[in-house]
Amino acid sequence: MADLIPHGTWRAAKGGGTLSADIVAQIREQLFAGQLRPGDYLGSEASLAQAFDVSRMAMRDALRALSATGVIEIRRGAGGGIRIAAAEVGRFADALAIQLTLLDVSRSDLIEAQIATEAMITRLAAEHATVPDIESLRGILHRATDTVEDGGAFARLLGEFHTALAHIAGNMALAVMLRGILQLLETSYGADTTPARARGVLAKYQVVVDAIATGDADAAALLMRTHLEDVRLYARSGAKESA
Amino acid sequence: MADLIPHGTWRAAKGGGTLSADIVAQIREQLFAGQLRPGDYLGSEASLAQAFDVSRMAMRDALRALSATGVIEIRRGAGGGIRIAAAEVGRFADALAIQLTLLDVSRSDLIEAQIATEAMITRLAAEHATVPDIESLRGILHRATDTVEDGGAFARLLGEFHTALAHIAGNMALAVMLRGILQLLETSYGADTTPARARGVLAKYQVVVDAIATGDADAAALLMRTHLEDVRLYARSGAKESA
DNA sequence: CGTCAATTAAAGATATCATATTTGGAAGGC
DNA sequence: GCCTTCCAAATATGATATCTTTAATTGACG
Repeated sequence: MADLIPHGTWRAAKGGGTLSADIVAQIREQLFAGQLRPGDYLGSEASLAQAFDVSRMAMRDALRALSATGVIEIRRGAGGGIRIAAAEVGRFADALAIQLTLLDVSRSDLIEAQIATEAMITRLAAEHATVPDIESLRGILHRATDTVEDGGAFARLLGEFHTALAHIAGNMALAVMLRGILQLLETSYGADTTPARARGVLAKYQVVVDAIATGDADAAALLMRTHLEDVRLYARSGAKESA
Repeated sequence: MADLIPHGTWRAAKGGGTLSADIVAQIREQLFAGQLRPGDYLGSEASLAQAFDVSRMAMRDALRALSATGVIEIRRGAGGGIRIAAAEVGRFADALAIQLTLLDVSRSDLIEAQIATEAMITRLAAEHATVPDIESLRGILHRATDTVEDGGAFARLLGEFHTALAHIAGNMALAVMLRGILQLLETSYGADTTPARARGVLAKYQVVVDAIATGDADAAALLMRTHLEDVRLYARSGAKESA
């Protein structure tokens, strides 16, 4: 029950800028200092308002901002209140999508970013993969061969392949970045994939997995990069560019 | 003055989930649909509350969430109100920092992510660099040689070098991702850099710039990657690992 | 052209009601 | 005696309304 005892002693919010901004800064500071961990209970809206010596409204403003950025989770009802959130890749993907939309980044630039992260993921996967890992990857590709006619199912299995690769690589930062990029790209992928092209993609991934199996990181990364560069050129020529 | 006319016709918020969530969804939807662009004026807090047929508090909740995620900017006073925000790399860096902190990602993983993005940036820079670009990079490195004694100034110029490189590469997605990663790493970099080590780093970057000048993208990317891998090993052995 | 006051609009406080969720106990059957 | 089901009370956020305070811009006047 230790996690039901409210953490932290908070400074009464001073209105240098806005009260809510000060509160947000204090809580984020403790998060980055490692003094707050996912699941930690902070108290109720009302009790926190009292702790920061502000009205419930100012506290709400701060809590909305923290909730929107994924720092806290709010549950209502008895036993509810405010807790430090668990990391959620979906939320990060949202943030990435918003900023890249405001920046008006092109699809081609996104694919280049995908190449960068995925080539490194492939390199790391080749360095770390165990025999069961290889079998898992081959299993996914095998199942994918049965779905080359069904664009949606094929895209789903390909996504599973990329996720499995990121998991084997064991680098959360890269996995999370790739997930965000793929989410932004997924609207364009898969729509115009012919069965013939799907088979070609699978053949390339088979070769990549072979390189991973032999532990040849340089070769695996190079194969993945050149394959995705083909995809990029195909997307650039075939599909209508947005913006 | 066209941008002073409030955009959009909004549906009265329906409380499927929460009112504010519905409002956030509506505005984000229009943003992704390209119907809202940075700088667009949406109205005042009060006028928007009326347009969505909710109380001012519900509207505030939504505006706090949108502001925290960087979708809108709020200015107070005459001529103030709510506008679609300009993209801000700092905000994205924040989002990245929060999620990676909650995930408890190690420094070593972050450097691997840096390697991935920076190797690609170097590759693209080699493909796109003009003669003035090369001169600019050499100028930064030249100025940096005078600051090897001053850890802070040296780190600042090195950051400028990375930023210039990202700019030359011309890929916003990669530039923004790198910025987020470097922001998380910057607390650890520079603290334990000796003048001798600083000179060694500069020598490596000189070689990288030479490769970029000859347009040899493969060589430039490889040099950058191997250099950063050295940095990663140095950080792993030298500094105390966090968590 | 600078200064100052009026205006605008957000920030903040307070009180009240509505609604969702959990908790816990009571009733009833096995 | 124990387990399950159901209902009611307690808890905590969601939402509304109204008011005061503070910050910033605008525009007029000197």
